[in-house]
This record gives sequence, C-alpha cells and structure tokens, in this order.
Amino acid sequence: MTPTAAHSPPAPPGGRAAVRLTAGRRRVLEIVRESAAPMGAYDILSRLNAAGGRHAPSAVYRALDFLVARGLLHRLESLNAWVACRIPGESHSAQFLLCRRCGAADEIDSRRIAAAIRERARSAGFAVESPVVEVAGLCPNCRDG
Amino acid sequence: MTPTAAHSPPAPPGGRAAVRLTAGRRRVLEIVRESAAPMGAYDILSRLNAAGGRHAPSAVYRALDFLVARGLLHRLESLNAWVACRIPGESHSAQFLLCRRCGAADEIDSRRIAAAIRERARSAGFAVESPVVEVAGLCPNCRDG
DNA sequence: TGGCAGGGTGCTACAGTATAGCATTGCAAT
DNA sequence: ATTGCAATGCTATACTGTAGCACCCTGCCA
Repeated sequence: MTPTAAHSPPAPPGGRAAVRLTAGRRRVLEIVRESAAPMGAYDILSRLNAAGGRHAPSAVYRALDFLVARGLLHRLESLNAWVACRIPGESHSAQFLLCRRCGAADEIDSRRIAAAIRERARSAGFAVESPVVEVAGLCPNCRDG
Repeated sequence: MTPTAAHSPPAPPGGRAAVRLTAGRRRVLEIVRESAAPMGAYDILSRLNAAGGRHAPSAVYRALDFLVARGLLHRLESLNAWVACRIPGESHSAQFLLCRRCGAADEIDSRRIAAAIRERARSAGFAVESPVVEVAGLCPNCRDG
C-alpha cells in the first residue's frame, strides 16, 4: 500500500537532467529532522532564514514536495505540518499517533491497520493510492501527568 | 472509539440557556447536505451569501464547529473540507475513501480498521481521542474510465 | 416584568497556509 | 558552445482560519 518511493532517483532515461537532492533541499530535510515535533512550513522558513537568508515560502514548499515524494518526510494533514520519516527506505504506509498535549508525532507501521484498510477498499472497488492515518489523542507521558 | 456525539443537546443542567440548532446552523447543514462532494468553508460561505446575505467567514466556521461537535458533519483534514455525516446518530469513527478524480467522499465504518487502530494505540499506551482515516485513491467509477 | 446569565450573531481586522507565474541560473549530455 | 531540462529567485496573490468585541436573543428567576 503506497510503498515509499526509492531514495535514489533512477538514472535519467532518455532525457538529460536527473532529479537531485540539492543543498537547499538537504537543508530543509536537516531542519525537520532536528526538530522533536512536527514543523509548519513557515517554521521551517524561519529557521532557513535565521542565518540571514531571504528565501520565499515557495522555496520551502517546493523542497517539501520533493522530500515527501522521496519518502524522506511525511506531511501531517491534520496539523498542516511535516515530520521526518522514521523508517526511510522501508515500504510502509505512514501512520501516526499524534499527542495533542505535547505535540509528539509517533510514526507507527501497523500491518494490521494497513491490511484492514486495503481489504475494506478492495471490497468497495476502491484503488488505494495514499492512505492517511492520523490518530489524535494523548501519549503515555501526557495521559498520566 | 470516539463515538459520535448525541444529536440532541442535554437539557441545561443548572445553567440557563441550552445549545441550539439554530436557523443559521441548519442552513449550513442543508448546504453541505445538498452537495454531492465535500465543500470548503468558503464554498459554503458563497452559497450562504448567494441570496444577498452578508455573512462573514467566522459565521460559517462557527456553524461548522457546532455541526462537527454534534456529529452531523465531518471535517476532511486532507481536503480542508466538510461533508455531511452519512450515519448520523450511530456511534462510529469517521473513515473515508476519497476519490482524487471525481471528488467523491465515501464514508465507511470498518470495525476492523477501528479495532486495528485501537489495538495498536493500546499497545503503545496511547489514549485515542480522534482517529482520522482518509484513504485517497480512485473510486470504482474513476479507476475504469 | 425586569433583570441576569448565558448562548448566538455581526462585524472588522488579521493571522496562517499555500500556490501561480515568470525570469534566471545550474547542470549534464550532445 | 548549444540545448534541454531541473532547480531556484522573486513578486504577487489566493485560500483557509481566528481574534476580539459589541450587540442581540432566550429562558429563568426574583
């Protein structure tokens, strides 16, 4: 179900230029990876411009699109935020447990959830492309204290 | 798992005024119900103001908040859109098959998906409050033609 | 019946999120 | 060097959602 894209682009077939993980894109990836919690696009932009840069929002969004397509980041639809993939290189459907108190985004990979979705979709004749599973609630730390 | 709220407000306990499904809120509900596809907040606003109204966005958002809390509408996180609940009054977790071609939002209620999420969360010590399941893909009609 | 305590709405302004469109630069293969 | 695409810079704009405050409406109770 929606295998994560490979991380190395295939060699340019008949065309000329390959799609690359450039310095700018790598910088955005680093910024998101360094963050404990998911980051909004404008948070990333601020960090990117902290050292005097003058990047525009579109630069960030383009980098994010690229990194998500590569499976290096995930977008959290219910938070308008991005988070680094915890299982890069693995084929998996992105599933998250999102703590509404501390903001933690715990990426999980339940084959059972994935299978249940796949089966239900199949019985409806629906072709799954991108299953979004984002479970909001309280993480173990926050449900106690 | 996140049972839909009851549709009739409880009688005002010690206080005075009850929370009501007013004319304005009912109008928003009708507009969303009349639409085949999920509607954005500003789509709803346009429809609301089509007959000469002068409502502001906040009026629509407030009505939407109310209707979602009542379980009469669902919000689709991945589309920034709202759709009428197909199973009002039933206890269910909102799960959707979303066609990226025709825009159809098929509300499903798979106990198996819900159970898989509940179990996985339990094993992580995570307290589920609001499970979001939005499966993007192609509906039966659109995958053929 | 007058006042109080809510909830509900109108309204203005603004904050936050995301994309369009076009010019320019960079890279690699002919 | 030229060409063809990828990538970036840059400006403007569109889309989505909230804050804050005044005012009104409704039901209750003195």
